[in-house]
Formats: sequence, C-alpha cells, structure tokens
Amino acid sequence: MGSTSTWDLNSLLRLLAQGEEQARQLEAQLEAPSPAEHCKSLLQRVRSTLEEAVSMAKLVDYEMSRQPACHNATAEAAAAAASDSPRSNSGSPRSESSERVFKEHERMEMCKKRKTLRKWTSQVRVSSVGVTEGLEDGYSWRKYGQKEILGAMHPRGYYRCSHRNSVGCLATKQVQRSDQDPCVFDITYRGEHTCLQRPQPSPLPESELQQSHDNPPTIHEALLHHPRQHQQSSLRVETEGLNMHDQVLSSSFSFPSTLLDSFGPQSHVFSSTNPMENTYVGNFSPFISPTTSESNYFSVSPCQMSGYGGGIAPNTSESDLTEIISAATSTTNSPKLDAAFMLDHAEFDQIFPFNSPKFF
DNA sequence: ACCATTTGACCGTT
DNA sequence: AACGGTCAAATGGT
Repeated sequence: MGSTSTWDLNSLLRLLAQGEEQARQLEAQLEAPSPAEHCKSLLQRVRSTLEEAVSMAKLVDYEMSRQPACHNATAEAAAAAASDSPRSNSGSPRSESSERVFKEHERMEMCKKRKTLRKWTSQVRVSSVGVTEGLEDGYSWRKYGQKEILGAMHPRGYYRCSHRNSVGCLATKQVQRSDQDPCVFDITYRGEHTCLQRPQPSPLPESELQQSHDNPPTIHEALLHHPRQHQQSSLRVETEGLNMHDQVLSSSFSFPSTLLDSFGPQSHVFSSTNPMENTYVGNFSPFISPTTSESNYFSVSPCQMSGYGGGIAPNTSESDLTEIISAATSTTNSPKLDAAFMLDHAEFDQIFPFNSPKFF
C-alpha cells in the first residue's frame, strides 16, 4: 500500500503550496486597507489548509515509518500509484493486524479531516417533481450511500468525488429532496475538490464540439453563441474547523446558480481569498439569511431539460426518483451542464482570472 | 470483467 | 440509545 503515501506526499506538497499562496494573499490583504472580516476569513482558510496538511503529514509519516521505500517517492511513482486503488494491496504485503491498525488510523485521520472541511449548502429547484436535470454541478460524483432521515419524507443521498481513490479528493455532497417543495433539493457540499477536476461543460453543437475536445471554448466564445440568462440559487457557506468554534464564519450569499453549481465547491472562487469578493457579492445580492433563502432557488427552464429521454412522468415513484437523482447528480453518467453555465462563468470571467492555473 | 449503485451493517457523535 | 454518515459486499448494467 505504498501508493497511498506516494500520492499523499504529493497532495501534501500541493496543500502546502496552497497554504503558502493563501498566506501570501493574507499578507497582501494586511498591507492594503481592507475589512477585518475579510482578513479573518482568509486566515481561516490558511488554518484550514494547514490543518489538512498537518493531518496528511502525519499519515505520510506513519506510512513512511512502515515502508522506508516510500522515501523515494517521486511524481512519476505518484502518477502510477494514482491508477491503483489505495485500498489494494499493490505494495508490500502487510500483516492482517497492521492492516487493521492502518485502517483504524486512516479512519481516525479521515474523521479529523472531515471536521476541518468547509461545508456549505445550496438549494436547487427543478422544474417539476420528476425532472432532475439541473442537479448536476459539473463534477463527477459517486454515490456511496443513501439513508432515511428522521423526520424527512425523502431519503438523503451521499456522494463523494469519484476521484477520491485516485487523487484523494475529499469533496462530498449530500442531496436531499425538500419536504416542503419536492421540486427543491437541498445540497450540502463538504470539502473542496482537490482533484483539480474542471467542471465538465455540456456537450456543445458539432461546430464547437471538436474545439472543446482538448480545449474547451473560452467564455467569450460561449457568449457569442448563447443569449444572456438570469438564474439564481441560494447558497449558504459555513466554515467548520477545529479552532473555529469561537470564530463563527457562517455567512450567506446569493450567487448566480450556474456559477455556484459549477464552481461552488471550489473555495478559490467562493471563499474570501479574492480581494474582489466584495464587488462580487455586491453585484449579486448582498446577503440573504438562511431563513429567507428559499426565495432564491435555482430554476431550470424548460429549454434546459433536454437529454433525459423526454423527461420523467410526474407521478414517478420514490424509488424511481432516487434512481433518477443518482443519475442526475452523478456527472459520470451525465456529464452535462447547460449553456447557462458557460454564461455565468463568462459573467465572472471579467472579475476573476479563471484562466489562471491557480483556479483549476 | 469492470464499474457504479444499492443496501444492510458498522461506527462515531450526541 | 438513537441518529447520521460511511463502509463494503452484493447486485446490476455495460
């Protein structure tokens, strides 16, 4: 199981680089006159990244102490290891007891990590009960569980980033149909995508398809082909951390839904690292309380409902719906995003340097 | 055979 | 003890 530590080492390096970058931004913020709140949230991000790095360092340390060969881990080895499942016994054989010890350790570390992960929720409205198009957010998710929740009429689906095994991306989300309005889904995201997966744009017309194959069309190109649309959904951002109990960093913003659903999980966009954030928030509704967030659903217009075999009957059963939701929320099955995604992306392209490698 | 989903069991938290 | 979240074997689809 040397593969685990090889990629962990790389993840660690990436995290540290990320932390360094955040620290640099914080430094810049401190020099410039800016709201204290902003600096606070930047600080939280740095802390969060460091926490993650520290716990990963412990895991790497643990692995290396068991398998000295791992000291020679290289990027190539990591790349090769990435194709192996961390669970597989691809490395040197390990005794059953040490395997158990490792698993326990891994579980504990994961538990700790999860506590430090940022959490935010968004509500997504679909046009009718049977329709779930619009639940995709551009990332590929893998369902790993479903549970009946006490007091809730509908089961909650649990999804994790499908690159978790290969890259160790810890992003997860929970999808639950609202009791009040079956057209509304509450989606809780936890953790950012560290897989560097770029949200998948929708299949484009033939003329654009080829272009998008290796090099997706730029925002401005997309703008040329699609009219402007306005859609919004609500988003609640919460930052949870080991040391954050006294520093509540829970806020609510309203973002353009498509941007939210495509980039939401990426803190690069939504957390406060960017000095332009105030402009950004100001452009789209300053602050909405969680209790009033329902006024801001993401609606899916009829023209966006293509691609699901003509839609689903309104009287679809719960089990059918569950199935459908799985399909819709897993972009592995349905790697679609509609044009609006590109548009709202475009909208922000002028504000944020999305093309910068830092964002992807 | 491989991969994603389903589902009962298990575990940690409250 | 109850509940929510995750694991992992079983299952189904390709």
